[in-house]
Amino acid sequence: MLVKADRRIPVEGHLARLGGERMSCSSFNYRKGRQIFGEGEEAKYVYQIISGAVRTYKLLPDGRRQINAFHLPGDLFGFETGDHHRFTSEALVATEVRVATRQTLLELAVSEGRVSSLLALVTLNLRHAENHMLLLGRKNSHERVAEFLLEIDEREAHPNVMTLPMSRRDIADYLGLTVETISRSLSMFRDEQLVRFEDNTQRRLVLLDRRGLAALEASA
Amino acid sequence: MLVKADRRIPVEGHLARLGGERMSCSSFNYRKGRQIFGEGEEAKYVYQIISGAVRTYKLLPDGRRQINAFHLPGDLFGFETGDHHRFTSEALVATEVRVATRQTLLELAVSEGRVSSLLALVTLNLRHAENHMLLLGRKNSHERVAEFLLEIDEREAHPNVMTLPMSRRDIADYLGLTVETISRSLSMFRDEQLVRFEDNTQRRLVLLDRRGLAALEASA
DNA sequence: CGCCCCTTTGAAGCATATCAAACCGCGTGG
DNA sequence: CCACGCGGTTTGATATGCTTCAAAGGGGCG
Repeated sequence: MLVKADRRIPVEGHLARLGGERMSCSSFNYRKGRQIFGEGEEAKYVYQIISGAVRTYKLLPDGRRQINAFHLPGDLFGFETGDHHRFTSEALVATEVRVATRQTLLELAVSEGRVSSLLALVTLNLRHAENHMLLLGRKNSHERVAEFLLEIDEREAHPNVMTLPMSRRDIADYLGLTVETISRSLSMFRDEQLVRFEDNTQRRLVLLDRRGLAALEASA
Repeated sequence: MLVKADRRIPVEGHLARLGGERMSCSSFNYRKGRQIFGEGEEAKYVYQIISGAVRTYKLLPDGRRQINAFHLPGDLFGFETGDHHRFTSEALVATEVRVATRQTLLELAVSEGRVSSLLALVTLNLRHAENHMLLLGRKNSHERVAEFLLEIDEREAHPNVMTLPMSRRDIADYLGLTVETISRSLSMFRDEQLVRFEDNTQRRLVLLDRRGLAALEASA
């Protein structure tokens, strides 16, 4: 699953709830492809997506990339318990974020006994990571792609037409596969009438058979 | 990296430190192979290893297994923020654990303002999971095995002779590979003089060239 | 001491990666 | 508004790393 914020809570309230109402937040805009923070940088700020989408990833020295998570509106990201970011973060599309300082968030959380909110946040991330390890370690390509589609579908609250903010390369680096393999899986799903691409787009698609996809997914 | 407890803190003090000195702990013994708790079961207890070793894993319906972590003496495991275990846990060898109820731990942590200790614990697990996703998604078999050996080496504080409490199958299910591939990697390392097997054992070995292994590892 | 299971090694197969090229949607600029 | 060009995507052909299948070896536990 994607790391997801509780959808019943309005976007505006989430950071405020964590930090207490006194936390000052400013908003900021990033263009498509722009870096929000880098791996190893000091973790000064915490972010919440107002609109747009974000990827966070790790790189190996030779350029291999593992995308850890995609973040969508409402999601909090960039929070570190330690002092440094352990991922790089970039905007997938034009993205507006709300920003608060990590220090303020931490101090307020501690002083107001709201550390359990942080615990809940980290736990949510951990759960996602645990599921993703199973996917990366033991699932085949069709299972991975099916799971990915259902994950996005759930994140977007089962829309009629699903819009993917990320490229095939991003999906590949999230699922531990290559662009070509992603494309082949999606083509197979299309041929099997599991999905349909909207008009002639490559990033807007309809899940025709969620049950069929779930059967392919091989979940636990 | 393995999820690891701070080695400077004696085994006896760790759970007590988290829960406060008033937390009652009893100890329990598990024979090799015995299940400690199962995925989906209610998470009543929290465990700390006194001696021995433990694996935690998820299973797919068809039996594919992903081992999430190995736990060694001093490690805390089985703590859940939610009500249910998300893994199955089994003793790798004869293992003695200290047990405390999760409820007590949670209540004490909250009432005494020690939630941040739980946060630190979950964060440690998250960090390990993040690194492991990179390994599972983007590293080849030699890199995975080299990283695994160095991880155990560090956990055991760089001993002259490293003792593996887990089988090749366990290693394979931890690294997302097969038994045969693990064996071939280890044989290659032996032929390349990177490691040496102690006497004629398969689970006691010496790291002859940690630098060489680190070079193979392709870390970030 | 002996059996069983773990491990190693070899041979063959397969899923996914790699290499290659055509297609096409989209943004740009004329 | 349309032509153009580019990057992203698809599709095909080939390569390869890891798995699967198979069998022998060997260590440790009962």
